[in-house]
Amino acid sequence: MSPRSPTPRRRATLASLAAELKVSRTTISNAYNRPDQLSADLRERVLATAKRMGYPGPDPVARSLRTRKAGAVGLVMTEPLNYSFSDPAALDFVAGLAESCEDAGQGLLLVAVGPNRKVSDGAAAVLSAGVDGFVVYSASDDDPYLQVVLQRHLPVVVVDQPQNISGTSRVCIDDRAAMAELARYVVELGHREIGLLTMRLGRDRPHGTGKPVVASAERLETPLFHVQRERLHGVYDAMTEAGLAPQSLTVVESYEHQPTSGGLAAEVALAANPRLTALMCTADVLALSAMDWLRAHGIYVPGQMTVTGFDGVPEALRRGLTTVRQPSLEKGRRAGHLLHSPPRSGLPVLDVLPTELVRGRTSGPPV
Amino acid sequence: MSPRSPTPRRRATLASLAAELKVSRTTISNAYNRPDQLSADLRERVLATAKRMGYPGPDPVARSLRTRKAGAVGLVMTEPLNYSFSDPAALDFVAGLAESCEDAGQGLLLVAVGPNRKVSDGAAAVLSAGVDGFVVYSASDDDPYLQVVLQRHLPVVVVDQPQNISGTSRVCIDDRAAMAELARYVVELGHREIGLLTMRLGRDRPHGTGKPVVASAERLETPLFHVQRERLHGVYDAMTEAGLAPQSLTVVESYEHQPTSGGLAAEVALAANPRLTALMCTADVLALSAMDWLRAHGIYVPGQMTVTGFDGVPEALRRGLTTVRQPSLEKGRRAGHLLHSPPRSGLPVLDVLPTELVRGRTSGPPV
DNA sequence: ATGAAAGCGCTAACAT
DNA sequence: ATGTTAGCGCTTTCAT
Repeated sequence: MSPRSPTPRRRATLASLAAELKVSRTTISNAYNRPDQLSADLRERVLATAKRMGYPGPDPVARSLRTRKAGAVGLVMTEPLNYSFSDPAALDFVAGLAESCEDAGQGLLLVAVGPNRKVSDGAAAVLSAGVDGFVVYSASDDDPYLQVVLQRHLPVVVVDQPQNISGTSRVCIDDRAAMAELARYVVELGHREIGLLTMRLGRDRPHGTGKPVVASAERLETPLFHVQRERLHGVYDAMTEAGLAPQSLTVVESYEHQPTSGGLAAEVALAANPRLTALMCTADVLALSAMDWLRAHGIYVPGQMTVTGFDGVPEALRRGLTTVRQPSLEKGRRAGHLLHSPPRSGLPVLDVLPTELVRGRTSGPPV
Repeated sequence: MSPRSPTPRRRATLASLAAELKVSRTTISNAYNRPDQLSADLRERVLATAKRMGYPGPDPVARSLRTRKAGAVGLVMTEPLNYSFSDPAALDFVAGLAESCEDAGQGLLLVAVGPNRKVSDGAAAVLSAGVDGFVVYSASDDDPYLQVVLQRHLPVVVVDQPQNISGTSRVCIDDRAAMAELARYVVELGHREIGLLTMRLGRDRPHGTGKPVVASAERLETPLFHVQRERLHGVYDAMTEAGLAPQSLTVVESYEHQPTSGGLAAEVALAANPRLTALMCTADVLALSAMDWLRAHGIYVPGQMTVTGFDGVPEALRRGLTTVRQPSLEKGRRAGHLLHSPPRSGLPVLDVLPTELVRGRTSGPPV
């Protein structure tokens, strides 16, 4: 009854198909890759036999080996997943990158690198990723995976980490200038006692606590996370210009990234310096949470407290937060584009995207 | 000065390293894969030479071909990206899957399948994905990519699509029962004139419009998107039980997925039937947007209008929405787990996750 | 502990 | 239009 079992013991390959049809392997290959190289008739027969034998077409891995193309881009994000997937700005970046990959017909491989894994495991994941290039997002300056990525000698685009790395293109914004502009605005409103709520400044957690803490002087000297550092220095710039002592800035660092981090940080900041009249935050998510906390404690914004954010995520704009809007989605698109269509020159590109100060309803003169 | 150029013309391979060191390729391979198979001394020399020659270790693709393991899982999501990345429930699923992959040391490949691409391109992406298995998420019943995935003869886990597909495991919730329970609650509150706001019911857009529209009788007969269909029928179930005519349900379909879709849909529903006292939504994002629209139009919730959602996303819970909480993150984890650690039996598994009715502050008796 | 040989499944020259 | 030949870079028996 069954001249041929529907699920053959051994998986069909191009060679077995060729044998079955008594043609050469090239012909089978052509049937899939160069339809014009063989008669429509033969091609039909090939495809029909393939279907009958359950042959899904050329094996992707073998093809990749031969063509030296994997058809995918690797994304290396060192941040915890719960960060990447809970910060709309980070998410927008991934979405933009995914969109760009989709348009280019490339897959996007999320490389299994995360804070839960040993660095050696993460490194192994980078070394065994079948991709044509990498995007490295928001790494700290001493990111161990960046080095591993570089070893692969594949095209690399680094995002949000302005350090000049030989031969890699970069996409970023001018965090320092953008933050300075925002801080200048706050200072010009008359604020003198300012708090800055930041994400984590270094790989190692500050004390041992999971709660936000006031950043020590030493910690402020060498923030390893570029983005946080630049934004911090942006505030310093504006303060210095206005004759304020940068040391007077109360900096509170949230190591963990929780929905309530901003509120907890606000509490810590106000406890450290009750005279604060403005809370600047290095991310909208921090600012929104801080606003919730302030409201719950009867502190009116902007009447009694000015609050600012950074990123320009939808919820922040909806709630009228004074912030800096950055094109996160576009960042992702550009990074992908740089990988898929590298500049003719072959030279690395530095792509600094514009930002925009958004004067919202959460800032005003101090009381 | 330079006995050996730092960046050799041709990329180093395992073979070139072997030649350089005058040992066999096996030895090099062992240095990376079976450190105990050679003297620590020789291994050191191999690694040192590798570093000198810029050899990043065994080529992942070649290794994959040989070992028949890609070290990655493919995720096929037919929905538009702006959907997947804007609905927290979908996102949680991806996060859960990513987490599971990370724990297993596997990459997660987002396959370039999307509504912007021709189906043939998407199919090609599926056929050329270098993965060890697939997760197919929330496909419509006639999803063309599902067939292509099946062709690959790789392990497959289908999520949110209960149709029995030969040999594939499934992770889902009982959408129909959960929605019926919620609808029963609404009906018991006394509501008789109910509106249901749904996501798209079919692949093809209803009319030609981008706006939400009242779903025609024909359209309601064969909703292709399983999840929407099940939730719709859940409402029918509760209505029938209470002696209400299912046809009296005003169903409004949002084909596009925008942040304001829920509000637009609410407007359409109320225009179609001004006597509605309850708006049930098949997703929290729809319900939240509807609530915003109602508030903007002076319609008090729950005093003048009961609103319910589905999913239990954080914002919904925060805002006290009456909804069904489903474990989206866990869905992702389970799907990953099923792929990484398939049941010993080799038999397909059906994993129905529990849901929970959340009686919030947005539901009450009709006026 | 190290090496030789045999492929994994495919594509790209180069014939014919 | 179809076939022949030669690898892509690696792992894995099986010898030594």
